[in-house]
Amino acid sequence: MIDLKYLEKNFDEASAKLAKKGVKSEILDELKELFANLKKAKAQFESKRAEQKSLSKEFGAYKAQGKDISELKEKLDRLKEEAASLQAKADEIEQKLLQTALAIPNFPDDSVPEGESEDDNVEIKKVLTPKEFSFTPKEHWELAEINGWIDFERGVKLAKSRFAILRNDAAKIERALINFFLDFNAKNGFNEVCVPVLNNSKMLLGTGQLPKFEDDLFKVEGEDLYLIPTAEVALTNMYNDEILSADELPILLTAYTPCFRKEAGSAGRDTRGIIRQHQFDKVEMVAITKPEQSDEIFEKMVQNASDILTALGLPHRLVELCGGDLGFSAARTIDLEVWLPGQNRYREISSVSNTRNFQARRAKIRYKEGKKNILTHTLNGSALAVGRTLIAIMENYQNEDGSIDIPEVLKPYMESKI
RNA sequence: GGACAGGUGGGUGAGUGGCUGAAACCACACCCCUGCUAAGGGUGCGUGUUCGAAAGGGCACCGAGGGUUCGAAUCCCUCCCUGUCCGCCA
Repeated sequence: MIDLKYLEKNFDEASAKLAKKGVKSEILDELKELFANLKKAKAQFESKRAEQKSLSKEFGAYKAQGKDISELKEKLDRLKEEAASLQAKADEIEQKLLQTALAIPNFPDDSVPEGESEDDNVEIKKVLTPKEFSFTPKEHWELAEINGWIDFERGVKLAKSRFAILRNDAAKIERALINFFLDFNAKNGFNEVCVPVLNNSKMLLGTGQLPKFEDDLFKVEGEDLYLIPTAEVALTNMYNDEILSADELPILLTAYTPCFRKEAGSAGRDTRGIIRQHQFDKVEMVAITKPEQSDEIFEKMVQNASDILTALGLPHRLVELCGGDLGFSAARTIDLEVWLPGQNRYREISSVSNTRNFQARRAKIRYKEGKKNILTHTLNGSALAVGRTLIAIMENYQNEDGSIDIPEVLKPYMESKI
């Protein structure tokens, strides 16, 4: 959630920032007014309640002394009613405020480039040069067919469309990649954890998936549980409603989980192959930091993800997302896009974001600095999306006959094959 | 899923209707005393929000949500969670 006090005091500045993300200023006007109204309504209720409480104390004293209380009771009954109606009014405003405020995205950093869509994203740099093929490289689904690596039909049979089964070496590579990523992240200081993939609504609210993006989530019927769309939800919310001590920060975590997304609104996009599935594997990094640490950790996370791709020999580029393409919770995001020779283009394989204190404010993640409690910063990034890495390996390591080589660094993870 | 017992501040734990936002102890922080490896004394020490320059007030919160009452951590209802036993199960 954005800082409402900041919005109140620096309205024009705040509204200019959010304009970058395409937020209309009318909604902010409304929010600001609700905030002011809430303060007023709360003050009214609180003074009425204070009156009620102090009289109530007298009531006890009167009774103890055997004095007549009928007049006092009448007065108190009236006060009680008045306070209740003032409270109801304040609650109503608060409800509306929360509903509005929780749907406002995070402020983008000032350094974020202007732009409306991914076409306006800014390439930062390229790493490794795509290799020249002496033949026309195939797309991953063609290679999957030749090698018997992906069983689309039976995946659909088991679940529905956009579910698939990996077979043979593809299944082994998937598993090898997960282990390779986790080890790589651990070497760089990220603590491996294993988390529930069902999380409750409070957690989804904490990281910003709820209430606005409920349609993108799979919900368990009859339970307050959702399949997580990313391990970011579980990792970040491990510290939901906690006050950490300054010396335990930064906290660096990594986890492998399957991720589940309805992909609502993505009908017709990437329907071939396994680029866009309802279930996919991902190894995630999350950092909980002091505000002054988050820029440095951000760079570290980007570097880490890039280094993994380099180690796999996969050409990629770093792209700074423009305001319009930035996610809901992110103040800043760098995407890593891997080169897919079959598609002859770069495709997103990792996304590293700094949410500043946006998620921390929702999830109440603070740390103690002296006597004060300060909101932490939270960051997240993929290292990496496993299925897409498999695709990248297939397309980059393909031979003319459709066979696929195994990257050197993965071989130790595939001993059973060698 | 069933039965019973519980859920109080960082921890242990007291508190069955007003004097309790909460004793005591531990932990922690600062200070004093003393001097030698251990101890004594003092002070402070939940969260959020609001008013205030500050000092200091107000309000809310004792698992969550309702209810009873002039007044609830304390009584009632529902739910959630934990423990133990039973059932089921990788």
